[in-house]
Amino acid sequence: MNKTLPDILQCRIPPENYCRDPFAFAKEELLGAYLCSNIGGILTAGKITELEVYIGSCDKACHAYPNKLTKRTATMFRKGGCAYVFFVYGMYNQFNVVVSPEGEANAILIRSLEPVAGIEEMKKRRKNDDLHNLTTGPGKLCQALGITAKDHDGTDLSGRLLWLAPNDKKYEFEATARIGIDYAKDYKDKPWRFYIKGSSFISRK
DNA sequence: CGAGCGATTCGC
DNA sequence: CGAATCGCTCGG
Repeated sequence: MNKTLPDILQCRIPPENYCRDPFAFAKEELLGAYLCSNIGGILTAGKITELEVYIGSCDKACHAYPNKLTKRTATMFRKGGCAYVFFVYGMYNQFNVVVSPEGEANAILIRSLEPVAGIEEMKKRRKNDDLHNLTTGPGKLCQALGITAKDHDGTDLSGRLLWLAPNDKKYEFEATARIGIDYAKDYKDKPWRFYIKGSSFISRK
């Protein structure tokens, strides 16, 4: 018998899987997985449709380049399986999944979700009723799920506040250059943005 | 200690 | 296309 969606959302990606190769993990396990939050006693969740990989050792677009340990980047150096959440432009938060073994600063930015649970709460938090405008952007999805750098940076993603539930299959995907990183010199055109082929829940064409 | 700026979003 | 808006980073 197949699992129902509420059952699926209570599962967790196995902690050891976060130490797999970041690209394999992103494409095979994180695309189509469910990002879930239970903040203020309300469950909200979305299927991950779009993400970007950032590599601290070599990638000039990564905050931790070149393996730079600062107050802000410290969580990226932790063992894979926790959240790296940062605050930008004075008003937006962005959620990343920390991957790789402790000491490597690699992270995967979640750029877009397809809402699957808590949609009414998302509409309230976003002050917007359009299903396609709730979670299609890294700042938007943090607002919809109630995620902030102040409260959730470093949070364990196997817990009950903020977590990841496994996907049910591998999805076909497209790869493109990442968005908003023109300053990243020879790394700005790396095709490290991945999104589910055919999904309408994408931040930008 | 303060200038400069950002993995964005929204409204004009 | 420019404003919003503030914590982080780095230079002096």
